[in-house]
Amino acid sequence: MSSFYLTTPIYYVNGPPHLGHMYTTIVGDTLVRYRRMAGDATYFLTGTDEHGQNIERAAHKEGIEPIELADRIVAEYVRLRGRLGFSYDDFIRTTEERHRWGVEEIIRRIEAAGDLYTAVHEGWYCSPCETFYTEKELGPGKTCPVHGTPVEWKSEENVFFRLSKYQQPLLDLYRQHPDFVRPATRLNEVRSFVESGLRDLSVSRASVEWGIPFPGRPGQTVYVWLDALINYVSALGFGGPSTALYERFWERGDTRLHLVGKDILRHHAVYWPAFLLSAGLPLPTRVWAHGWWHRDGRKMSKSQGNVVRPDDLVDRFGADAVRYFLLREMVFGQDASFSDEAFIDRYNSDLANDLGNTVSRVVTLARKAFDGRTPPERCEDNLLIAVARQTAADYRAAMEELAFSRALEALWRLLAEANQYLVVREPWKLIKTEGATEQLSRVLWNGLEAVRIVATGLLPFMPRVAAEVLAAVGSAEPPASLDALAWGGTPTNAELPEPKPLFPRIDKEAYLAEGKASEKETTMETAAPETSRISIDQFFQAELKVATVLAAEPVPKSNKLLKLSVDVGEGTPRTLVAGIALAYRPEELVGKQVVVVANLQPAKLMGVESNGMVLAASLDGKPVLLHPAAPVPNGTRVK
RNA sequence: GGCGGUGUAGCUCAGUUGGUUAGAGCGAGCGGCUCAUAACCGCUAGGUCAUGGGUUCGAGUCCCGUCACCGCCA
Repeated sequence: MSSFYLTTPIYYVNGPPHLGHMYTTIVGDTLVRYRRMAGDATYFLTGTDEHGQNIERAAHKEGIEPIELADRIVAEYVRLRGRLGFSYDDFIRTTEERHRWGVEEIIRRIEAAGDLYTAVHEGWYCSPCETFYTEKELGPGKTCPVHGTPVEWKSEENVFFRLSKYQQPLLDLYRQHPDFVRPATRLNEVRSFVESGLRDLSVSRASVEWGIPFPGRPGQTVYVWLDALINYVSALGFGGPSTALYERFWERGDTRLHLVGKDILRHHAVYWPAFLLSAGLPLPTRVWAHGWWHRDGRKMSKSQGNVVRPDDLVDRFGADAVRYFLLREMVFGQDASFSDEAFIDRYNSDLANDLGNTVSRVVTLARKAFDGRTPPERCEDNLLIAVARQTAADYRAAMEELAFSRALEALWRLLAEANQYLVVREPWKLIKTEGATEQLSRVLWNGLEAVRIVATGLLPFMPRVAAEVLAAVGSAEPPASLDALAWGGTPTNAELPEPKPLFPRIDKEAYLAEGKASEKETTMETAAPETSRISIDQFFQAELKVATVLAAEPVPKSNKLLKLSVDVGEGTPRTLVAGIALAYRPEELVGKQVVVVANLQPAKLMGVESNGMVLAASLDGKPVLLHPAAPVPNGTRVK
């Protein structure tokens, strides 16, 4: 029996869980459920990263202790476990004693290897990042390249790790194990980073209290990455009194796989192996980086207010539908885009039409023909068997490569084949013309059997729904092994309960309209807390330009809107619609200069396409336009 | 700037070591069926495989240039 140790990153408790966190854990959960069915001894770990200055500050700002803040976020993660059906074996928090033991032991070993030294660390420091920057990395006006906030010059003694010493060993590692980092293209990045030369790494902070005291270096706290990465072994008991799990899954384990987002690949593929080499521990066998979810083709971020709120989706469609969508839609390793439309299309066509309807039709037919039971005759010789066998093989091959979307595609091919088979055999006609014959029994048993195999393959993806499907086609107990993918598992003469709709179709138009209606409040709600401070880059995302109004006319059937033609210095005038009719008459606007948002997505208002927005203040509900204090050329950028 | 990657049907993507008429799913059109969640089945859709050149008997698939987009460079 092989051992299979799988980890997600530990999530930083600076905010509640979002789609990205959820995705990684869903992937891990699906993979580990599959490995269990494949017969591996598995151990699946997730957890939270709780130390650091950010947490300390955020907590104090609220007037609470850091641990209280962490507790609150952890509760959110724990809540998700039940909601999404996660089956992890352990949840580690870096504030636990057992984690500290692991950290202390690793550091003791790295120290013994002679890989730590103290030196003055100075540079431009961004507190939110807890990171030093070089002069050239800074944004305009000595600001943090990430946050856009001012950085401070800081000089302190830190402990350094001799990362430079491991440049060659790491390159050897990548050469000897080209699969160490997946997908392959990410290995190229990692390798070229290491080839470009490794500097020693600062692994402590002098001014941060919320963390693990650095062993043997009074006044120093272990820096967040060294602290965090060690969770992968501390959770198994490394450095503590009971090391059985550590020995089984790490020291002597067959597979040690870290699932990470591509943003933290370097820490896992460079720093972590270097720490382990220094401490003399085995390395992970593989680091697998996945891509990011975008929203409607754009990067998802809190400041843009376009974050997907998984809770809404789960409430409405169930955890398993969300799990299915995420695993089916993203080619694992690449980026993908979430949109309501894509979600509904997948839901309706894959889950409602293909899966749900096939279950429904085949069960209804069988119940009708055989008095509420599965057919009495099984069938070992038909066209579906070869397809089912191929499906199982394709499915397993895809799962071995973590190609989840391909695995699902394979299952759906069998579903299509089953529908095709039913159309050819026309069992509904047989029922009428010949009754419950042996031939009819075989046909319907085949239909049930094909669905059973699909549902078996779906168990890792949609644990609850797949079990329901199995029950619906007469297989009461979900199988624990992949052996159940083989042809022949459907029982004869078993009770067949009346089918209930597993995935009711969604009215796409209605749903999308509903979403638009609530969009505004959602945006306000989520964006408000974030808008208190934005970076200069965020500000410059809006292109504000001076424009002259060339013509203006009321929009028919609207008492608020005016249709304007403006010159934004682009050669041809633009049409835009402004909600200023209550305060301005068309004729008084012509010739006036105004400020417009030039890069706004076009929007249709009362049937008129608007390509921009005029800036105005609002006084007692009446708009007051902004004009330049002196004439400027059209198209001049406002900043 | 350096290194790497991507660019294939309206959309999302497959296309192995170069080889018969370039594929899938979704969407669209047409036809069929009526057991089923307005589901299902069949047929059709004519994409200069970003672009210019080259190698070859033959290139989406190899080489060079160009354009666009993306990733990594503590």
